[in-house]
Amino acid sequence: MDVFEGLNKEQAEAVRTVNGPLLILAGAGSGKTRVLTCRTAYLIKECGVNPFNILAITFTNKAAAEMRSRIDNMVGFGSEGIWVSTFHSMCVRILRRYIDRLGFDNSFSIYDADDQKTVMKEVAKRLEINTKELPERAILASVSHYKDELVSVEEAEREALEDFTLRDTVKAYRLYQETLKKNNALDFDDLLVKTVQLFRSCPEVLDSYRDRFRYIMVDEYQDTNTAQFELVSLLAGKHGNICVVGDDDQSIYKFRGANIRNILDFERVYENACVIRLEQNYRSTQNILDAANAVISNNRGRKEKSLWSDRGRGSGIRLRYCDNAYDEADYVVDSIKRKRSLAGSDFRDFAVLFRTNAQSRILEEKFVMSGIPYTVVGGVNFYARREIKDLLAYLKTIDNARDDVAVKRIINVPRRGIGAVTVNKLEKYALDNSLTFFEALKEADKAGVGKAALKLKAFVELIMGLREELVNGSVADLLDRVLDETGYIEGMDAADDIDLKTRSENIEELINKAAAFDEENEGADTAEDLPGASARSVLSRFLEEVALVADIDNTDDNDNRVLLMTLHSAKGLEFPCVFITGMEEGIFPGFGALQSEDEMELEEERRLCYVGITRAKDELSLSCARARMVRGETHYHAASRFIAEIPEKLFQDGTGQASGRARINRQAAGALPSSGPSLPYYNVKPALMGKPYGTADGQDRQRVRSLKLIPRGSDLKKGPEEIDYAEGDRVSHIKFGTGTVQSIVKGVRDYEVTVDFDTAGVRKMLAGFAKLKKM
DNA sequence: CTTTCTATGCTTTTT
DNA sequence: GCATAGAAAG
Repeated sequence: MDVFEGLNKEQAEAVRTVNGPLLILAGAGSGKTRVLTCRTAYLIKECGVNPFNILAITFTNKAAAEMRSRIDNMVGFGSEGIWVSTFHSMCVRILRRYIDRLGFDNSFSIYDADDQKTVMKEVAKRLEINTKELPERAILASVSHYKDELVSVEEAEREALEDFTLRDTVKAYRLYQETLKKNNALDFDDLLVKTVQLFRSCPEVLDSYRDRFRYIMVDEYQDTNTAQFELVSLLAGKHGNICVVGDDDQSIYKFRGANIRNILDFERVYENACVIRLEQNYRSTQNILDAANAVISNNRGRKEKSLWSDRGRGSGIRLRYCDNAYDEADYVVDSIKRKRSLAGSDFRDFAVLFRTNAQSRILEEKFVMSGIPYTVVGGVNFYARREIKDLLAYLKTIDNARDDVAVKRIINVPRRGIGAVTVNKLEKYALDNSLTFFEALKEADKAGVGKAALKLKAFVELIMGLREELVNGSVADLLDRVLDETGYIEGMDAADDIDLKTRSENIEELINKAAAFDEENEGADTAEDLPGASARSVLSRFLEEVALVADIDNTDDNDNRVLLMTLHSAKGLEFPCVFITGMEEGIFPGFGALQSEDEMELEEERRLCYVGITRAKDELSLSCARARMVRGETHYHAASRFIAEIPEKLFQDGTGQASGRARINRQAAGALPSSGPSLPYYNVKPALMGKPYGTADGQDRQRVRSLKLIPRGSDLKKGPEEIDYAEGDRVSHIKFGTGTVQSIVKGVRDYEVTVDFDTAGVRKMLAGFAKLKKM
């Protein structure tokens, strides 16, 4: 197969340019993944490069998986030698092998935002920092920025000599790092920092990776931070074959430390760099592209480019002005319904985008009412849910009891009568004797905790007993044992039945994921590609995999559902029909960006808008609401300036109505008779609109409040679980297979069912949780 | 030690 | 408006 087949001139050139630094400025939808895939194939097939020598770095696991499968299809045999991974998982892989050289144990655990906060809280307490003046999250933000910029504790301390206000922050930075080290843990930022540190301090390690990764490709380069830039530079430092792909107009992660200069200055840093622009868009209609171009052209300091398409004009952009967020949600739901019945679209053809996660709730409620299947991407990551984190903390403790955060999390979950007083005593004992928290537990009788010693002993024995279970090697089995022996399900203090059910479903989902992992890893060799690697337990690898998944990674393209997500999450995706909601000053662009002195913030919002618009293939719909609840208060916003930046002629006016912009004004004035002078809705400063006129639809709010928690991503089954089997019936279980029901006992919250499985033996489980099927 | 009540603050955006 | 954290009561 010809690797150049179907490529345009610029794409082909990008594929052919394999030596030296290359910057591909790839506009949205310009086929960059295709170029990267073909380029990889070209390297292997035409240039005789060993797949082993190629590294491709992407932003999300989902993007990595997609690139992997496309490369596999194109290259076939041998493609598995290519490293395709995210920055973070690449770093983990390297650190698992070599981090002992920095004084960490290779079995380090990875802390998420939640764990970070726990640690920082402790740090603040020990340093007696007033968290009213300096909240933990502010310290954590500073720490994260230091790390993004590769500023070490020592350097930060030097800086703090000049700036008195930084003193507490820097003191906390130091103690935070020391605590992490003691816990043998790294946070997300550390993964990058420590890898850079490793490369800088161990030239022979760096050298081995330089020789391995002779050809490097980095996707979404505009979103790299300084640490990532340094990492890539180090790796490419010898062979210099570095190809970066990105679009400065799609740089939307500045808040997270992304340094747009990395892409803007690429040509200056790599003097002999070749630059190729991909401007032909294969995704959207010209109308959509014109809108995107018009909006983004208001930004300064960008690399000039202009997308074009040969797909034709397409239909006009739709614009809807709504009274409030409920009307807006109705509009979205109705549009989807109508479009589906008229054009026979699938649910998966639609995406609804918004600026902040908080906006998803109302949309979700309307989707539930209408029965349209949907998935909310983002929000609370699956692995960040309380019950999941609890169980993972058990697994971590079983795997590596050095992680104090995990141990403390579960020591009294479910309730064992071990309270704060006891924990404090143990903490002090551990600190005084330089022990880990778990080691202190083992010596509880010496720590002067009185009667609690017995309970602690039982807890230690529980963990030790579960650790025995490890040898059997199945994570799913281990999880079952944990649930069984701790009585976790019975001990859950859920607010209500729906909550309980949601959590049970999440737990089941975790077991399913574990079972899938077990299956994939059956008999897998733990030794990796270099000799001398210590074999790591299945459990460790499971925990590692789970630590680095984003919510977007879990979305299944085969599901026929409408996707609801933030504009950020939508990056890299495309849909035939896209709704961008909440197009209001103060929402999008957000309040912070409007207030900020820094004009760059508004430009970032604009780029975000550009990203949103360019997700649409055929149809784009923008909507805004006159009144919206923000944090329990009704706010009145003007329509977003981004709407005004789109030329009127691109809006739909097929029905003989006034064109888009005029329509806004008309509706704004007409919607509320009492609204006084019919101000044009643009350029109305929020301050002028502070006084509410008319109530913002109290009825609607009441109606939805009763709906409450909706299990995300789960089918919209309703009603309580009913048991359709009786004692003596044959049933099947998703994991244990078939068996015979021995007894059914009504428990506190649910039926407790005992089943004698044909292969898995006798098991006791809760009916609502086990989901047994009658045969 | 646990439960219940009250106050606070949160909203950008995520690997 | 909601979730969380901390205080107070049991």
